[in-house]
Amino acid sequence: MTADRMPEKPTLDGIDRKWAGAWESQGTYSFDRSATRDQVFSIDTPPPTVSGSLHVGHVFSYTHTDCIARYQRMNGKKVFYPMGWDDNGLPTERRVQNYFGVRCDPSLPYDPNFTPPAEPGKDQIPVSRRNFVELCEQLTIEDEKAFEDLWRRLGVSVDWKMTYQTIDAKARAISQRAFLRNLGRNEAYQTEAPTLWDVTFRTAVAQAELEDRERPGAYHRIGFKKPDGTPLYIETTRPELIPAVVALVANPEDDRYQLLFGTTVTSPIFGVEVPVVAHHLADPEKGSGIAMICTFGDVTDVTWWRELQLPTRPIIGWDGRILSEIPSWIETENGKAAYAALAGLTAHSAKEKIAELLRESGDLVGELKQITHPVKFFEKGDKPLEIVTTRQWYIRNGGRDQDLREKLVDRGRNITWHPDHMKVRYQNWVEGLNGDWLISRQRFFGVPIPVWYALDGEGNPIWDQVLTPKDEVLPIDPSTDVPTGYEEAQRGKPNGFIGDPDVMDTWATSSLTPQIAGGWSVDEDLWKRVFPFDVRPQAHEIIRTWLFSTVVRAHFEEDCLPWKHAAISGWILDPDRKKMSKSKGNVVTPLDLLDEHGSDGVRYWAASGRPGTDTAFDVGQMKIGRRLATKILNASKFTLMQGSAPASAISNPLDKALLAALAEVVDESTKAFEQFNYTKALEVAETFFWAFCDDHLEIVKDRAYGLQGDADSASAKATLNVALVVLLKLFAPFLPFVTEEVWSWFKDGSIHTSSWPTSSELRGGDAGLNQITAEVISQLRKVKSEAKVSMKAEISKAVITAPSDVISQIKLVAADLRAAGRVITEFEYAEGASPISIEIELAPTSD
RNA sequence: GGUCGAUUGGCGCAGUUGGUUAGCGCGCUUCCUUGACAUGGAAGAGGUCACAGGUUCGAGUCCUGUAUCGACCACCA
Repeated sequence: MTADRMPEKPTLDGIDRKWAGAWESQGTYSFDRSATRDQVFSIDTPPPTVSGSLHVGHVFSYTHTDCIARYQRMNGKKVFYPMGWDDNGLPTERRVQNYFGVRCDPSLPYDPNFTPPAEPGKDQIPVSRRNFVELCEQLTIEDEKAFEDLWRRLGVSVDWKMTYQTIDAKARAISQRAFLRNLGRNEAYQTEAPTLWDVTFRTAVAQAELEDRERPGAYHRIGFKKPDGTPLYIETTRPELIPAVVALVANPEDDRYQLLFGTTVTSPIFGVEVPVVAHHLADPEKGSGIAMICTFGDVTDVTWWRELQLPTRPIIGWDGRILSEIPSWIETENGKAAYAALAGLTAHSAKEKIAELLRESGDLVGELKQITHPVKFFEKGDKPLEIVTTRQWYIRNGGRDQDLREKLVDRGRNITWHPDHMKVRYQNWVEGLNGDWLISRQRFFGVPIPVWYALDGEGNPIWDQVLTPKDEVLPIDPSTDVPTGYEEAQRGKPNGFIGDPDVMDTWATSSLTPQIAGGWSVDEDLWKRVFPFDVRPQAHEIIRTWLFSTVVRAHFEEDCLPWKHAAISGWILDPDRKKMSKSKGNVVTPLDLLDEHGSDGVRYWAASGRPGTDTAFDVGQMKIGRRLATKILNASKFTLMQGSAPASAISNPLDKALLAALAEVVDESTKAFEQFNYTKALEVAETFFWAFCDDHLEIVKDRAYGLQGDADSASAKATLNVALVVLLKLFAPFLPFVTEEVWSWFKDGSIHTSSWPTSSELRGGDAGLNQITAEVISQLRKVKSEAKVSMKAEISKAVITAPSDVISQIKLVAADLRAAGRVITEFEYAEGASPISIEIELAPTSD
């Protein structure tokens, strides 16, 4: 072992870029696709949303995965570690609109010569869907470059030849193919039904995309008229929906309303007669115990409407405003006039207006009771969701089918979760589903739903006459492509066809990341080498979306789990223990961090966050990581400066003891990695390493210098060499840059493709001796520290008291201990009880 | 409302199947201008493990309850 490439003055400066470049040019992380499935470790990498900004959270969780990947690679696996970009979906649309100053109008024809203005203008330019998608692709490429640069700099060991975009042609084809196969097996279907609707984006949203937000509201106490003319009071937070009322409902057990069930009452102002009905979901404790059912105010209304078979009286349009046409069920002149006053208003304004009208008519009584209550929002939206009736596509997910639900819950049980308790989130979610997965979105930048509908003689769609494309023409866009047997001229014409205008939910495509990355249906050779994947790393807040939907798709298509393990990472919290978020302005730019602390330093911090545990953003940890990297550099330099000796020269008991202790560390680290516990793996290596530097390096210095003879010197050198190689390998998954730097001083090839250490070659010594040695040296130091003298002060006499077996062990390493402690006489021994105690006389100083 | 997790020295965290004086890092105190490293090294102070019960020869480590924090799910007239 020679280290002639070792620099005079080792430094961390510049090693990040140096090695990132070298790994790329040498293809260090290339996937070997000749490997068979059992030789492969495959990772279903989360494709980050590229329209978002780079975030320390990304650095955090991707480092975790990378540590696992690097361990597996060194442990002999061919690591399949692709990278994808999630550029499909609403966030990209919004960015493109603002960036280029355009908006998508699907009714426009494609303009191949369109170029966006240099500066976005005041008014957005309408463009065709295809033009819009092209702009999305153009912009996301820039974003993806920035992400890739960050990952390379961070040392994420993906194979950059294998990247995909969730909007690229391959992903679109796979997404459409999977959908069509779901359709063919009746796992996908369309239906017209009340749907949660975002009025800003004018699209349906799925249950998985909902979130509750606390909003102020007010109970309005409003009188309906009983047949005898006396009022029946209900309380509602949505008086603007009174024109949409179809019934009043109370609990069948509620004594107050027994006599009213089966009778009718009349709505105030609008004079519409509605029945009073009973249903167990009505809560006697809420409001006045009797509620109005409207079509539709909330999801409970939908349940009542469905189960009680009530009529449909929608008054809210897709834009969230009160429909302008006066509904047929409002027959009185007063009612029509009142409705006209509301028509066209937003729900918010209509609420104020109708409150005025009701106050004037005397039907609104008492003070408004202000409350805050949770309201459903689209997670990306900023207005409350409405419920409107629309035709949508669904994929079955157990929300309406107990049998399927149980099968999917069972799938979740068979995933090995890290940490284990995350499986409960999956179960909670699947067991709480109340409908199938709504996958159609009334948006543009996404994978089009690949179907057309035949039109009847009057040009109306025949919904159950779905026209599907042949597999080999995928991907298609039904707004520009033509179904077999038709011509473009027949689009929209009687007896012609019409394309489905919608796109699929972004999760309908990202639920197929194993298929997209693994080459399902396009590269079957690759597919059989990587699927099912070994691990899905991801964040816990998307268990209900990404993780669950991926399980659903694999269940249908492959009848198995998409992966064996789910490694769930936590969140980054700012120092106040609040979740870090962009809106709070506390986000730190990852590249700045890497510049300041080095990639290894930042990775060290990330690796200290345990799987599934939220972790504070802490530059202190990064500094410690950088200090560790510096220490590795210096300790390695020192070790290599001692020169080399063959491993056969290892004969000294202390040397063998050190390696025996190291063997235990190797075993612990390996075991931890096998359990995805990278934090523990780092911790055991780090603890040993500092002890190695502080004790062993100090203790064997004299011996390595040859002061105790050639044989002992060679033993010391050989031991240091072996230990160094093992330690560098143990750190390599965490600190890939500094370990590679040191490796390059004395080894050929990359440490990252070298083999993971095994403990068997290190065994043979007595690890306990290492411990005893450390205790004795610590005692010698303590005396000097308490005497406030230098560590090189000489000791003229030392009497060691310990049990006899310990004494005999100490005798084995006495020469090293005396040299390290500068004890100028032989030790004296006295038999005694544990622990070891030492009495010392310091040699007089000659000052 | 249901569920899951957390509660250990000033701060951030470990504590594996219950077993001698509860560990680590940061910070703090004192000391060492040692020839790999001052982006260093040595020694030291500081917790009885949220609270109340229980099981046990023995509990931070198992059980029950309470409190606080967080998350997920649900409710949302």
